[in-house]
Amino acid sequence: MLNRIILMGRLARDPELRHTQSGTPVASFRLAVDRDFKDKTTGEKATDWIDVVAWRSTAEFVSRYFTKGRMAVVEGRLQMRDWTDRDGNKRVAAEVVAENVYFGDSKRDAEAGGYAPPPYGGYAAPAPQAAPAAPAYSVPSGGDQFADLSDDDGELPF
Amino acid sequence: MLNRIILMGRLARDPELRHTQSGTPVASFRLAVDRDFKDKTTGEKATDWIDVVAWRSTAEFVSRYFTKGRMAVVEGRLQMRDWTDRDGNKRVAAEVVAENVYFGDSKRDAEAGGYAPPPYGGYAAPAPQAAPAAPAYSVPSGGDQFADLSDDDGELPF
Amino acid sequence: MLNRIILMGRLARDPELRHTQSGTPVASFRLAVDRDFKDKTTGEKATDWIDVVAWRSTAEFVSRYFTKGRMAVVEGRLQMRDWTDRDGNKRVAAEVVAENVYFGDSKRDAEAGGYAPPPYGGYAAPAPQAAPAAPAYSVPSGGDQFADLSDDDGELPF
Amino acid sequence: MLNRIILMGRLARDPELRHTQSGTPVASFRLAVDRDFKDKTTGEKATDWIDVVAWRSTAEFVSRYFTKGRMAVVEGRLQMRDWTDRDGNKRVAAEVVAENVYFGDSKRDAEAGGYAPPPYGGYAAPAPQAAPAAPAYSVPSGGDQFADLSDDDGELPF
DNA sequence: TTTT
DNA sequence: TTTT
Repeated sequence: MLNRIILMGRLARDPELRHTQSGTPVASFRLAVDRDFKDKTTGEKATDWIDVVAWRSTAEFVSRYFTKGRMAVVEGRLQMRDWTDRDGNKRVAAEVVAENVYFGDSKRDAEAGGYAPPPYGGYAAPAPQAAPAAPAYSVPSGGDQFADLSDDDGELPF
Repeated sequence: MLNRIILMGRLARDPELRHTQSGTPVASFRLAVDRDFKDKTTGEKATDWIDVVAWRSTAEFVSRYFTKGRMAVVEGRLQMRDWTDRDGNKRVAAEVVAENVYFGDSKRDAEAGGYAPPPYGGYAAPAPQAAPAAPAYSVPSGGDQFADLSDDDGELPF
Repeated sequence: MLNRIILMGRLARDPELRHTQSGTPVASFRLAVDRDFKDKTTGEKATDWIDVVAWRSTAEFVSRYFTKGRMAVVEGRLQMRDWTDRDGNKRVAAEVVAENVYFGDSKRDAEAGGYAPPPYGGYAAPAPQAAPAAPAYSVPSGGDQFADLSDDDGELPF
Repeated sequence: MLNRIILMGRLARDPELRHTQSGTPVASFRLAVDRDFKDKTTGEKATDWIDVVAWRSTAEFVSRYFTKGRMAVVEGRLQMRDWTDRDGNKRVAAEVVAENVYFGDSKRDAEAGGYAPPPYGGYAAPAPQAAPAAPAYSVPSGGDQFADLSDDDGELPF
């Protein structure tokens, strides 16, 4: 059934790139999506923090060219992922599975250690990739949600 | 920032219609949205259960013409709503705020006690409204998430 | 660059199924998409007549299960196609290239010679396919816009 | 009926701002939307040139802050507008009626005569507005498509 | 040229 | 007719 979502927002942290057991790349990041209207109570524009996951070449593209604070345009599907918290309770997390990701702003020229992003949609430049020392953000589960996945024999959820 | 989602799915239960303190109609329902692809592990099409909330005339339209099992096309925004569970833990729930809702199937003629839905988008017929005896589905919070809202003096979140 | 369109509308005529020189299926149809608001001048809801083209399995699905009058939900891209009219003038036509098509209504049980469409998204039933004797609708060009295409050696536009 | 389109593209020229007889602002511009995939024949990425029209505050926002070459994200509806060419032939033009427009890139700091655009979605700065001496681009009709419109007594098409 |  |  039709399930299409398109978001613009800034990355809350650098994307986190992982791989399934069989080597499929998976990138996760959180977008800060400001609402266009002001909350009537607070008078401020609220922000929705929305988790995004990308697979394969999209995962590599995102982890290579997007960093914390950059504006992204994400097109994908909204999925609900079941997980179990540390107390053993069943929980569900909303997650956008990105099919396409685009730059929503321009590279900052003055950026320290900056590198040139490729043309829109391009993958050409083997740009130096930031290597986050720690997980990019807290995932719902305490552990690695992808650690037990393999994708070469039909176990990948996507 | 851009935040647009369009879903098709069937209502898991009849919509639940409530009102804020100042009388603004609010309808809540859950959509069962089947994925178009089969899960590689189970070989079955998974379903995402997605909560939707509608306000004002859209709330009235939905509660008047949609019932459990009907297919709906929903256009709106994805928002994350903070709430506190019974253990006092902060939680967040994903929710589509519907701006437009359309029929995604046709009225069943043989439907017991059936009534004619209006033409697409119409509101004309004062159709008999199903009165759910119990909450349409369990909301994240144990209580009524709208009970403490008023909307005439700037307290409505939308 | 991002280019996403989602439409609901009724087929103005049966879809027209053709094939490229190398056998790739192409289906064309026109959707009648009513505007949700009334024209301030006429007091009536205007209709936009929007051309849609689908390729490969989507083309086969559409030509097999959709007929004149049925409601469809179409997801795709908006493209502009250049063509030359009978006077030799360069023209451009807007066309939605459908990536996914869904039923937007239910099969009519009382339909003469009716057959059961498959479940949403399904392709199971080898339903009898209407064989339009004549072109389903006038294409912008006087001739067959697909007649000179081959797709097995890199000449297909999609 | 559902009719939603979201595009990213660069303005082919500065927007053209006009007003209806009763003073409603109308902005027109054309977007260059590159396709994400290469044409199999030419090996190049084709570009779709898509006309956009915006009304009221969106028209003012666009004409104030967008100029030729800037990347825009446009959300709206696809409409077909009837017009008559100089030979008296009935024609139809596709046009996106923008409901929301967002920046898709960042202001260039080194831009000659540059000014600071407002924060995303903002309208704060009374930025100097480029005054195009000539029509921004040729509209389908030879004349002014909005010249004969008034909007205060029900004659506006939107 | 669709439909209710 | 846009842009990198």
